[in-house]
Amino acid sequence: MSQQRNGSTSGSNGSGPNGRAAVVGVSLNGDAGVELKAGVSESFFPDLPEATVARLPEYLRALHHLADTGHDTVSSEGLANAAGVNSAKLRKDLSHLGSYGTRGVGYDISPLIGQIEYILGLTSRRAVALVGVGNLGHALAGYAGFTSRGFRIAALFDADPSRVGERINGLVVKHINEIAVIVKAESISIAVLATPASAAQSVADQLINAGVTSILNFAPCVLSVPDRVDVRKVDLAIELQILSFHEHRKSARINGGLRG
Amino acid sequence: MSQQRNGSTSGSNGSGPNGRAAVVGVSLNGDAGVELKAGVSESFFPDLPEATVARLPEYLRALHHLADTGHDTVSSEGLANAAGVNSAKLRKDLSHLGSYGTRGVGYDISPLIGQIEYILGLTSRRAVALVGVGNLGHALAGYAGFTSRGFRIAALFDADPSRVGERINGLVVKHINEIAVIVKAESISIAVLATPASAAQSVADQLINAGVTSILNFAPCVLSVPDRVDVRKVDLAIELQILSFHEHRKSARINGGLRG
DNA sequence: AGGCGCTTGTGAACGGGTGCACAAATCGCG
DNA sequence: CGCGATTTGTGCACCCGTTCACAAGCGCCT
Repeated sequence: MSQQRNGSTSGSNGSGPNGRAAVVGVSLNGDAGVELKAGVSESFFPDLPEATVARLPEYLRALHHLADTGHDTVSSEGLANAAGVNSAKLRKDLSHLGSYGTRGVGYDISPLIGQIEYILGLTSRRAVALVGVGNLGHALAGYAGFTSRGFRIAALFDADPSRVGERINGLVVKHINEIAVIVKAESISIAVLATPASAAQSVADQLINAGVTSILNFAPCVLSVPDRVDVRKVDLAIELQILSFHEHRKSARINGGLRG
Repeated sequence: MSQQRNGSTSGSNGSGPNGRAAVVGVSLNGDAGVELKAGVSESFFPDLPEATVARLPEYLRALHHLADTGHDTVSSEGLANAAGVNSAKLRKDLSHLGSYGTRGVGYDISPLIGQIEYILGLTSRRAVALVGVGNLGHALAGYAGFTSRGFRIAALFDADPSRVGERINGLVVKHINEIAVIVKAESISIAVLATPASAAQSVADQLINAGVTSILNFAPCVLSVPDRVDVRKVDLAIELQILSFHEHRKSARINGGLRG
């Protein structure tokens, strides 16, 4: 309990370095979930294993790609290949969403996209605040992937007065002491933290105070947050260091002539 | 086998979305490792669990921070807090490196830093190539964390002729058709991919051809690579979508009045 | 020198996730 | 209408990782 999850750099498999504090998937508490199904497919909320949740976005991306290239259905094998997992795992993951496949045929792409987007809460475009418009933050503010995949950057903040007022992608950078007002006014629940590590904890506290309950943290530090707040961490240097380990291991096996 | 690892956004505990292809930690093959210990501490290569490897960089960061703030030793409890894990896990992780702690006292920070840096292959600054100097790539090229934590950006590439020749942080952007020559000349084994998804596979192939054996992939797609090549993936939209799921779940529990 | 408190290192139980292998179901064709 | 090919859905066994709980070791104080 009380671990932070690493972010998309991998996490090598779910496996990723952990930070401290916010629990993300740990306390999913034990609902059966399935019997909550109400209508056809649009209003139940199953209890998904955290590992499955982490793979759904990849399935979604692969499905969109298939749909764009003119496909109507896919087999588990085909979708698994496109998403980089094995087919048994994919079938088990999808089975948790309810049944969207037809034996002997495969999965209907379009309703499956709808179901995954519903589960992920992407039916309406979510507002996101971005704090820290430095080197990295500036790039994130202009990243098209955010807007094309279900999100809308609704506010930009920075602590540096010389940056406040700058216009990026049609948005004006505000000072961080306006976080409380703006976040509340726009009902923002997700924030991206791209500040220096030294400022991250303080900014996180302000965001949480203002009502933010999910944080994507790019600062190389551990955030301390209440249990109800989810934190995912992306640390580029950590990803490289993990790769470095494997490089080191490879060369050790060659130079040292170790068995392997 | 043949999964890609997600990167630092975290992987929920190891758990993170998987891509396809490169095995990173799977085929560590079964060396005992320990009996290889030769000198005092500088020349053996233990077989570490992949989950442990993914946490070592976080320990390293925390240790540097402690050292900078004047500490000489830490208890497992103290270091665990600083790294955001629990102390039992930390002790087990460190026990795999050999014994650097003293019962009743704690761990000596300085030698422990040395040992972790050695294991991670950070004793000499590793050269990294960065491909794709667009929005995100440009920011990565200027990211101080790379240089301050064991890496050196040795080359920049882009496919866009109008970008070739541009100077970023003292480095001139080269055209991607120079990848083979430059990567070989500088013996670069790690590359960061910040191209559009449509170009990623082709660029990856060129990099691998030129001798690169580790790739940090920021493009939202699955790379297909030989087994000997390690791939870690960072997808910012996926991280947000995972957070979105938890937001959706939280609000479903409130609005729907579900037990939980 | 001896004992006490503190902290590491680890054996063992536990839990989640993965992958195999097969039964169940659907389609198409003769 | 029935059969065979195909593909989903899942029970089961295995494995990795986590966590607990405690024994072993170290330093300090008397």
